Amino acid sequence: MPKKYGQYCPVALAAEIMGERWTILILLALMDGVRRFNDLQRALPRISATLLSQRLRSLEQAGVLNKKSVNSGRGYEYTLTEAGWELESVVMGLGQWGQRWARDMEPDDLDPRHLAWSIHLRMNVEKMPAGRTVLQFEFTGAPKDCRRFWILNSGGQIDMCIEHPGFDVDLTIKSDLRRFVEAWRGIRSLRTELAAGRIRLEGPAKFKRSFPDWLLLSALAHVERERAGKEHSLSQRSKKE
Amino acid sequence: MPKKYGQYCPVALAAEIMGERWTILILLALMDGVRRFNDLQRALPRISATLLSQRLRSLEQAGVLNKKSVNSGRGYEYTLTEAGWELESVVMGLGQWGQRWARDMEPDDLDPRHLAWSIHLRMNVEKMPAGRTVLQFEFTGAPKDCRRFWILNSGGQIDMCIEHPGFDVDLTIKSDLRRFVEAWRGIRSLRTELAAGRIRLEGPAKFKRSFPDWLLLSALAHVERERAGKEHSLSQRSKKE
DNA sequence: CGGTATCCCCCGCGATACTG
DNA sequence: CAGTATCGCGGGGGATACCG
Repeated sequence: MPKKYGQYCPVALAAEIMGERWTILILLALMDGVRRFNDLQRALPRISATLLSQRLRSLEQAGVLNKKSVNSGRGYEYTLTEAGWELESVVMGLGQWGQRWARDMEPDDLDPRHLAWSIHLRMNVEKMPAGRTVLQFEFTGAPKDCRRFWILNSGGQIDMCIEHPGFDVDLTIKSDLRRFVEAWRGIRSLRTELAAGRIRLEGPAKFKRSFPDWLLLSALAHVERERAGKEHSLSQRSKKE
Repeated sequence: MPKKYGQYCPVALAAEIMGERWTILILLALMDGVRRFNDLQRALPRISATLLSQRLRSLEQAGVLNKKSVNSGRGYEYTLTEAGWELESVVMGLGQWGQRWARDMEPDDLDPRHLAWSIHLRMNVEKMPAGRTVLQFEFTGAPKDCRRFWILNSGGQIDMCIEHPGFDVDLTIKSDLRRFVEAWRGIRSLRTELAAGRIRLEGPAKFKRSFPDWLLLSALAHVERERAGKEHSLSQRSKKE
């Protein structure tokens, strides 16, 4: 049972839901089309199963999502209700604000598992070669146990792996993690970083050439950042290098 | 230090701030023009001084508000920064959602102290008599220690009191608390409740007549509620009475 | 009045083990 | 695999006292 504010105010009633830890991010994932418990955990690598379960239950109670058992297969599917979808503008508004004004990223914010999930949601399949393509991402400046991940396109179906998928790699992307995330977020230009060799590609020339078209970048990449931060000083340093 | 999500995602970074208990309501109060610590406590009767202080500090750190010492007088003034004002659409969006979809109010949500604060912020001074006018609100269905409060207009300056202000009362408003709050929120019609005598006025006829114009109602009263709730069954019962 | 430091309790949450 | 119960701890936050 969520804690209450003792106010009839609609903002307070809404804040009882949205103001609970993780809830906003769960809603964002559902808005991205994620429906299964396991996928929610992959979208939010640091949430525990217990807590995710609790939050889903209270969101169901609040009338924000529906939980339906899946007839073929185990478990449930979680989908937003009409009320849930009406929170989309709020969540997106928060995202825009975050892109413009949120604090600078710290090393701990750069969990590559979440990055992998985001990327795999926003691959531009139509620009990719038919058949199977395997991308390998390799980062410096990341925790040892998740320096690499793989994105697979198998005939239009995109998957992500934390473990090596076993197939041959078609294209490898190497970068400092922070730098790549800044490009992903639109704080730096991906093409500039590629041209300068600070994000490096290894593989056939035709893949290297079209790779920038495969990656759609963060949905908020086009929103201009207002808050001047560390990334500026970094980019000035890199100019001096 | 707020808990983090381990994600670079702008929504997550923004949610670190907005997802903390009370923060949204503090921002709402600031957007209503409240600037002083004490007034914030009156707007949010159930927050403790300790916690309010903490939250104000972390909002300052986040670049959402400025804290300036007041030259004449003690204490500080808290005002939103440009970044803070850009959260207005998010907070208002939440309010709209709350008005449309939030759960029904329970008795514990009806704290009259917060109601008094809201009302005093939205009195239509220009429609009120010149000079001093004293309104007394009396509720049934409220906790003993706050069944009454007073709203004063002193030459265009509106104040609220929890204790009897000492002046003669010009108009008394009597109602069941829940019913009045539902009228305030626009879930019921104030004029209908007045006409039916379920919200009663006591005082000179000219005041009774113009009272509905003095009260601006909640800023969200015009937003139509979608979620069918207890208030409907209540209103059906009242029709049968 | 306008806040800040301290103490201490409670519950939110992670880890673990469990079930269909 | 897709979740759910149980247990134990850590810290968030309320009460209180204190300071300017």
